[in-house]
Amino acid sequence: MLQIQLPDGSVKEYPETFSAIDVAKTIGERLANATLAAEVNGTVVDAMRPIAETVVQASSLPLNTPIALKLITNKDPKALAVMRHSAAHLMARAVMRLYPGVGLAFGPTTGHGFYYDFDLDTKISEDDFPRIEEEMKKIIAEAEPFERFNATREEAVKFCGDLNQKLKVEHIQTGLADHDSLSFYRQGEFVDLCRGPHVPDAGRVTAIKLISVAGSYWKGDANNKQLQRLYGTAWFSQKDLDDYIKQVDEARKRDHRVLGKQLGLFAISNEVGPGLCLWLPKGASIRATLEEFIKKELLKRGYTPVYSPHIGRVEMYETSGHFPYYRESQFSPIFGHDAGALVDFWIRKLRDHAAGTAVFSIDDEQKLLESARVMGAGLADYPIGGAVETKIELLRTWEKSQERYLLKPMNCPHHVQMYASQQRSYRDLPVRLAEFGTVYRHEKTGELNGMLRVRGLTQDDAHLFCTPDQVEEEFKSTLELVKFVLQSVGLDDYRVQLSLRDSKNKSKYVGSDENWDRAEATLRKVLTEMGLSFTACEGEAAFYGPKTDFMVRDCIGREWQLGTVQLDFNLPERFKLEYIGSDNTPHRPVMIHRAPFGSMERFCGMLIEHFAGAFPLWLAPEQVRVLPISEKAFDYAQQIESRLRVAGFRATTDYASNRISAKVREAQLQLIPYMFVVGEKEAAEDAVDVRDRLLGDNERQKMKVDEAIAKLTQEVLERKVRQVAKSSFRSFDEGAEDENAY
RNA sequence: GCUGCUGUAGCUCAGUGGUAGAGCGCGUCCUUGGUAAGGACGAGGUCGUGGGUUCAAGUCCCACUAGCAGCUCCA
Repeated sequence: MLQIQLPDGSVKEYPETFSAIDVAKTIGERLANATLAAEVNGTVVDAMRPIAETVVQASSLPLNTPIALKLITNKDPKALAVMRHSAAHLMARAVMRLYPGVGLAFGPTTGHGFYYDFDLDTKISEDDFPRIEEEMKKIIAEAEPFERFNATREEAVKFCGDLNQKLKVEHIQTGLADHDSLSFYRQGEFVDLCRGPHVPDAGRVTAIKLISVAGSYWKGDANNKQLQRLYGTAWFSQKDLDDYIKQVDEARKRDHRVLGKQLGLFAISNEVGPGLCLWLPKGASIRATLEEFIKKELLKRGYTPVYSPHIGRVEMYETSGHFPYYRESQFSPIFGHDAGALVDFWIRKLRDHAAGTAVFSIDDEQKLLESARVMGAGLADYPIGGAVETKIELLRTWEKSQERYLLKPMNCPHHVQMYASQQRSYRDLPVRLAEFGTVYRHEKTGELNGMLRVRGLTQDDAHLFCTPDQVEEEFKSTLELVKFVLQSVGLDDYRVQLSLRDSKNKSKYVGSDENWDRAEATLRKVLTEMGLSFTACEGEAAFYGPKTDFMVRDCIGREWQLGTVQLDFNLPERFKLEYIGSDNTPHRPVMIHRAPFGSMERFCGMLIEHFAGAFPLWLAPEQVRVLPISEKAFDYAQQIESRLRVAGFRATTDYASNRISAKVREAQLQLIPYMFVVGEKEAAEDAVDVRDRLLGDNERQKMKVDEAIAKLTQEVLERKVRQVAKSSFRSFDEGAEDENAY
């Protein structure tokens, strides 16, 4: 007999052959019908498999200890993930019926649904969705069971080979090389290599919808074959599905690119260039307010503002290691000599030739030399056909004698030079240099996205130089700053990701073991002490040091990576930074990079979506609009506007010859927080009729002008966030599957 | 960068190989009003760019360019 412990703590005995479904049936038929999967000793498994079998597989606990069993019903997000994975199988089965000979890749779940990658020559388009969905619904109606069976590796290879599933064969032979036994799931005529688990039968898959089709790469590698990825979503009920679709529409409505245009916040002009953001007056106002806010905070916290130029010598970036390592995502260097780009290209060709990745003939060489001469670069000693190393050396020497600048891809080296511009004593540390530094990165065209991914961006950057002893305190203060800043703009739902080095492969990282161990322990300690919830990710650190990233959840449940705090052992080393310690000998400082917003572009883009364009009073580009009822009130309206401006408010007056209701509507659509309606009555008593955008016509308040200004001033001071469109929607990210696990 | 889709008035978009349309916005005039759209008239277009097919191209084909979705990437 099986000893089963149910979630309420009770232990019961069941026959050895019992499955979770059988257990559910002993409790009730309705429960059995609602049961989609089971959790056995904490692992999610098929509800229809004998429990004993899943225990052996799931853990090696002896059979005589009670087995913890939890029935996973259609109320549980875990069941949703299982059902979505089953839906992916149904979709693959439908596609196979409609497109014979299709190759199958992977079909995992995602936060909101599932996808399956297909190797298929015929292009699937959205027009094909209805027939695929129809086929899926047919399969659901047939409600055939999911049957699991195991095979040895050899059997599995032969099996998939017989089905002509080449990608599956390859995956078994490479990705799953360490698995002796592999599981398959049969669903009618459809059989797929799969770890499971699945719902008991196809009929349990309820509300489904295909979402989109897009290209993807086999095993995520851009060098591999391109596949067609079909996205779908699945929910427990049509209502959930409808809610989800509504939610997607909601997200689309708050798209910062749409709102940015509608509200006149920013623009991207083709003439200026892709990925180059133009901050229009209203967007600039939001940014300026945020910058002022940060600047004040930084002064309070002992930072010193600095400025640096937008370009720097290529040599500096060679020292820092950023050039040519990140060459692909940088704008090309600015050369002082016409032949600069030519010689630069030439050196790369020689290097590629030496590495055997490209052919560089003597003929090519002669042509380049001739061109260089025409351009006025001497290079008289260049030995055509000579040793590659000598030639590179000669070209490098020429190059170094010329001016070469890079548009700065980051601010660090500039700040490093500021640190190095003076001799430093331990008494001077920490040095905290802050700058809204604009940097340029040549992101690939397909990666640009509104303000979220741009080519020119301004980081709210700062670099802290401190002694190893000060790391703890400095790290803590930077985290507190990020926390404070996020809270001030009403973002209070976030988690921290702590990225540590890969302890098994330490050679990838610079800096001593001792420093790393100490730093990692410090970060962990500080995060714990501050009570921040964090997930530690080994192997995610930058090569130069451990880091923490703030993952912020917005009001419709999407997660954004914003602020970052990073430790750096590398740059102080490369630039040989020093300070004189109390022992009167030179020491190497530790550097901390930090940016609470990340970049102004990304942060503002995110805020637009978070607030859906309806910024809180302190951030709103236009805080008050004065609305005169008729021409008779124009003079008074003008007075009110200037009084508001004197009090520090961003206010305008609507002098259009429209009716008041049209002006109100216009201001509502522009998401202006307050309207001051003024007519002859108000003018007579030095008052305004305050219309709050959120309360509308119901709670209008007639107030004395001074009183109204005082009320708004207080709201700005508190940086009150009065409205964020709340949503009950949460994605079930935790249900997403690891694609490589099969 | 890859795959697919898209590019028509300031914005959102119709447009069937035969000489360009709507709504909103904008301008002028009328209207002077009390909290989400008052009325009339008017201006506004190299149909993304360059080639090709055709008697004829916004429409069909090719290339480029930009945007969107996804992939890949993000110091």
